[in-house]
Amino acid sequence: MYDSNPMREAILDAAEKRIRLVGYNAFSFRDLAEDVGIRSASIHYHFPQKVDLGVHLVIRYTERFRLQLERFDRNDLMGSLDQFFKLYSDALIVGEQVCLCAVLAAETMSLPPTLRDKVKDFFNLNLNWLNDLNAQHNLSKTAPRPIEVLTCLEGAMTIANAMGDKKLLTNVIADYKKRYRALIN
Amino acid sequence: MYDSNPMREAILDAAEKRIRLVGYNAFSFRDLAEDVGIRSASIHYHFPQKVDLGVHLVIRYTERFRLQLERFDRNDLMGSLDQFFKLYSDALIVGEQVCLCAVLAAETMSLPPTLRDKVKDFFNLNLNWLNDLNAQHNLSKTAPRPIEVLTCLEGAMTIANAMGDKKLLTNVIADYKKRYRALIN
DNA sequence: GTCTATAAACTGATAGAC
DNA sequence: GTCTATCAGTTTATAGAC
Repeated sequence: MYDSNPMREAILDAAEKRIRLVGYNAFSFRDLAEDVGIRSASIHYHFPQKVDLGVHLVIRYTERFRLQLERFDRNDLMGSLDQFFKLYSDALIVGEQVCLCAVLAAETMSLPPTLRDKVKDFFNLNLNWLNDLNAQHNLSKTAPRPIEVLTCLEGAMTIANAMGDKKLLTNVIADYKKRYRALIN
Repeated sequence: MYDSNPMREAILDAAEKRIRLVGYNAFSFRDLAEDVGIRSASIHYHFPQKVDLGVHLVIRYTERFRLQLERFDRNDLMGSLDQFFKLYSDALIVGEQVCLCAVLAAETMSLPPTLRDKVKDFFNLNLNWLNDLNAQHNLSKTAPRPIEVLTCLEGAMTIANAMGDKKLLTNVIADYKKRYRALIN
């Protein structure tokens, strides 16, 4: 990772947990200070402003996601889709957290524009990956649209979390797998 | 409407706009006071606590939505689906706002539990309506799952708004109409 | 790098006059 | 119902010691 300062990473970890739990506008530097065991003023040494923290966090989140995607074998359609869906289901079911960018997207107009742009980058990464996968397997005209897959996954995470029923996400993912599988049989 | 006090309604209107724009945690009683032309202390006369305002707002939102749904002719599958989808597309494309409950769902864990429950009610209203529609037309096993339709609409609104591209929602809706239409031909 | 101390602004909320 | 005045607590952020 290009960012190896341990305290800086710990602050980002704490901020990620907080934002994914309550959103960007409902956590404070004092919250993070308690989480990592230093004073709130010291957080400003690592991230002068709250927006700096937010921007670096979304960049780290997106790059980690990109790294996962690059590991998938795109020649294996169902295999890489399984792994893609698993990123989403694990986030909610194992990690017990909604996607960072799903939360931030809902707060878009309250975010500094530089942060807003980084959230867009995450969605574009997802859309491009799904689009390339469809194209590679000649499914661009028959497979579910990338935008539909993405919005359904993000929406299902958010609503499953709000309803307190994680199976809602599992069910949605199962149906998408069926639809894709039907295309290759 | 069972709530006919004009100032109370004006406050709810202002709060709805604000929340749908920036979320529950990014607007203040002073913001609303400016919007409606009274002082922030006077808002507390109508809604003693912020949570009271939030709860009444989501109840009003849900009941208005229910009223719309009841007007649809459920015997006409494609007609009532068109109208259902139009509620969502108009909200974003005409009203230029994301669904109130999509925003609140993303902030769930930062909301008072009573407010959280009202958000669930809105989603259940949607799920029940879609479920009944499928059942009435004997499409329960073939039509898109209600949870998939709901999460995709809410997710598409949120992401279309965050991406600054409202066509993303339009495209998703067009595909669902196609999938439903394919079932009855 | 982390600390104490503090600033300036904002938050939800209350008391009491009119 | 709306006002003024105000509270106690919180927020992001800075200055300067260690």
